[in-house]
Amino acid sequence: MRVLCVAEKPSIARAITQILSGGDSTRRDTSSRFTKNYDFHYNPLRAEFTVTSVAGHMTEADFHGDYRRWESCDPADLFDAPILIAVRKDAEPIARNLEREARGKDMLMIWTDCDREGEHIGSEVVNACRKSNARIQVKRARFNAIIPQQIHHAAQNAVELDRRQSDAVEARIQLDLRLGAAFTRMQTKALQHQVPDLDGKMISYGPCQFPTLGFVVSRYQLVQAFVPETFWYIYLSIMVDNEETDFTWRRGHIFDFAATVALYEVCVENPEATVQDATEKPTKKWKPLPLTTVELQKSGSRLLRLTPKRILEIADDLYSKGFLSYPRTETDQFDPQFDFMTLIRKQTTDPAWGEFAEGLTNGGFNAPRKGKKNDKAHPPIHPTAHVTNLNGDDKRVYEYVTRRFLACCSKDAEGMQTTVNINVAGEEFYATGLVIKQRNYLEVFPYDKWTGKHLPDFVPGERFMPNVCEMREGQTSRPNLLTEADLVGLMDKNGIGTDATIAQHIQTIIDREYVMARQDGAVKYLVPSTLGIGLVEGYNKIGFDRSLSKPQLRRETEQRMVDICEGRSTKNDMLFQSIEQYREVFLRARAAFRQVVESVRDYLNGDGNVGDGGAGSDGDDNDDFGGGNGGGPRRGGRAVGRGGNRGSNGAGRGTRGGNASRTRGQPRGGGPSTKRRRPDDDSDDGSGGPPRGAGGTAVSCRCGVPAAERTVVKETPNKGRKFWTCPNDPPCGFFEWVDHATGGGASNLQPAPAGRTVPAKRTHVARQESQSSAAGGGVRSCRCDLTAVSRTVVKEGPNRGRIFWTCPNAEEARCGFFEWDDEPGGAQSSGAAQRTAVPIRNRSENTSSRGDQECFKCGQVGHWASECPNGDQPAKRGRSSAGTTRSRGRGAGRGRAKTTRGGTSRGRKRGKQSYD
DNA sequence: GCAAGGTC
Repeated sequence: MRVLCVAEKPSIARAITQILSGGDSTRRDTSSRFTKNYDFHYNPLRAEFTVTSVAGHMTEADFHGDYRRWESCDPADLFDAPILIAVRKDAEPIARNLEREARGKDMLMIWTDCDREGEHIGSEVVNACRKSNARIQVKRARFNAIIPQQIHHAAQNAVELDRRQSDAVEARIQLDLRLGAAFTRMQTKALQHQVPDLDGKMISYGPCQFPTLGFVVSRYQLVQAFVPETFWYIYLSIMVDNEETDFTWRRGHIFDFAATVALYEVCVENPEATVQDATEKPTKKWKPLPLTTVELQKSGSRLLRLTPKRILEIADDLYSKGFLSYPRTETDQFDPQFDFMTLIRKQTTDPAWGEFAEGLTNGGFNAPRKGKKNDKAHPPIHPTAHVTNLNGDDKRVYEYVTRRFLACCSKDAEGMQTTVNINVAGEEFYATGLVIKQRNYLEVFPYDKWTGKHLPDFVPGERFMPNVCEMREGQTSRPNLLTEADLVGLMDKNGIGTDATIAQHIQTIIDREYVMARQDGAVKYLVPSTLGIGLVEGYNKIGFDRSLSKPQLRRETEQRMVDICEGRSTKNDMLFQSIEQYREVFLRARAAFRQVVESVRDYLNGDGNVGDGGAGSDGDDNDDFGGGNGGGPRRGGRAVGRGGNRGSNGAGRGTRGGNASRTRGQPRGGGPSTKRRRPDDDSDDGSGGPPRGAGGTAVSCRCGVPAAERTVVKETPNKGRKFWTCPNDPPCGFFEWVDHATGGGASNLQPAPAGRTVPAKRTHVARQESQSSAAGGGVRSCRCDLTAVSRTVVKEGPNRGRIFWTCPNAEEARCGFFEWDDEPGGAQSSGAAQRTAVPIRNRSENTSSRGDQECFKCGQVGHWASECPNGDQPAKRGRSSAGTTRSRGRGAGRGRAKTTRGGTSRGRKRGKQSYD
């Protein structure tokens, strides 16, 4: 038997030849510079093998004849114009080689990558070979790593090509050509004609590039629209055995000055703290999930400082050399039958991680976590061989993949978390400590950090006078512009582009001058140009149900491709539906195109609504994009706005007012010292807080019980004012002025279905559309302009069971949008909406992705160390921060001497609070 | 001069 094998790229042809021939083959040149033909005898099949390759797709779709000329027709005609599929000019030598090599062969074995595009390339190969050999038998070899076991198995167990997958790709090719050409011609001609400033530039439209641009613009606008909000909180620290422990207020922070003052004054009146409880519980830091392409690109961008495009190039190269498995995979779960041990054993000789790998083979192995994605085509990325002779970036990428694989096969890190709750006059504060018990996977995975934090012993019932008890203020902080890694994540989540093309779409919108990349230290931020914003805003103004700058349309195309792959639809049905859909959108866009023209013109002329371009991490005086970039809106292709000036948000380096504050154990009324008092010392009854109300009221607190009505008795501007609060002990944190009461905080809404992820690309695995609708009815949009997902608070706490809306994106890419379902939506600033209806938050609800983790530089919550606004301050708060925070002295300013002057603290990241 | 998807 004579078999012709055709791989997707020359490197794979070479690699499978090496494996199948055992190194004994003859190589022939072809008329193509890149491809070679390899001949050998393959013993197991007793067959003569010839292995060659294509180089990606061989054919190209274009309009027939005249339709290729821009002036030949109305762009709308392109939705019906005849399309010709022909071998690309540069692939002609490859096609000729296939035709020649197919002659006289009995079998054609397709060795393209095992994905949708690979299936389509396979069908191109079949067409080319059948020209010279109509009867050739066609088989398909399935493999996903260039390792002998898999390659031999694929050769000996070849299957059939999947026609549906290649049909889906054909439909996509045709659709993208029609709508890309129609929109590009229409908008380029209209804009060039009406906006001379564009200098005849081509203004391309693509179903992937425009949603990509939309993400960048949308985030930019969010940054622009941000208005910092001031909040207040009570800070407490206790000195025990010469060690100062900071305590966090259970309520977190409050956006109501008067309410904070009222609560703070109660504390200052009775500052003695009583330890409620001190609990210890085991905690874990989870090992990473198995590695997908997108995750590799994202972490590579962050940790290795390589662009997503570069990382994929390197991974591809390592794959074709047989060092890594196929690097384009969406799967983050290993097959239960996966042979971990063989692969781990290969790593035991490595000088850096060999010992760790050895440990895994000696009982340390633990099955990897299972993610939620499975493309049913490839396993997660893993090393297939041990290599020692790599250098530079190749080495770093290989090391990352290998360490991650070993980390996946190890155990979660284990620690013991201590939580101490104290009570001061009815207000609760807490401190947490961490002792790391077993580092486990962290030993091999230095990319993750986990640091312990010592906490002195506290005994329930113990009493202390606080060392510091201050009312402080902070501000919500500006969100960041998108980083390249953020954008990769957004595109992945929204099904824009494939693993292989995501990085290219980003490059395209940069090349088209819709977006500028700006390097800020190690991070690359993306800023839209005036042209980019003008286009997106213009299309948004037209008011489509599914805007051209948003991902929904592409997602539907993707879903229709999946339908073809799964037999629910056919290529022709899909094309008919999609072409009609896009034709309608096109005609509407053209009819209303004046809006786009005006918007682009306004932005290019600087009349658009472009303000001061807030840059990346907002910070004190670290001017992210440097003053000197200067200027407001600029003409097309230039970045708008400027970074740096962040108004009052950027605190200077003032000193904290200190002398007037009643801190350090010197409360008014001849305060006791900081000496410890034992639980049995009852010389003070310790009961703080206002008296309980009569109950029987119509207002309920979040516990669902009638709220207690109380009256402010202190000498404050609110003296005599009545408020509702929780009667329970511990209290739920509910607070509402009686004269603003809205009828209670308890919610009787039913939980809503959780949001789901959007469909992926390239695979033929269906995913559900994100279509959540909470009990409150209606769907809300987050700041990314995505359909928000509704979730239900599951954590124990006063809001348990309450429904909220949040951004559907991955944790890293979330825009920070948050709204309670039982409160009106639509406010631009979530803080503003929350402040009105829920003046007091219970900190225990908060599980922000970043918010609850402390910066390891300064110890504050709400930002990472890389964005730390406090420079190289030691990890201490309170007194140690003197000199780095600002005195605002608001309390004194309002005429209440009891309010100490607190230092400004950083707010929670992204100007939000988050809840879970 | 248009797209997105492969790959060199």
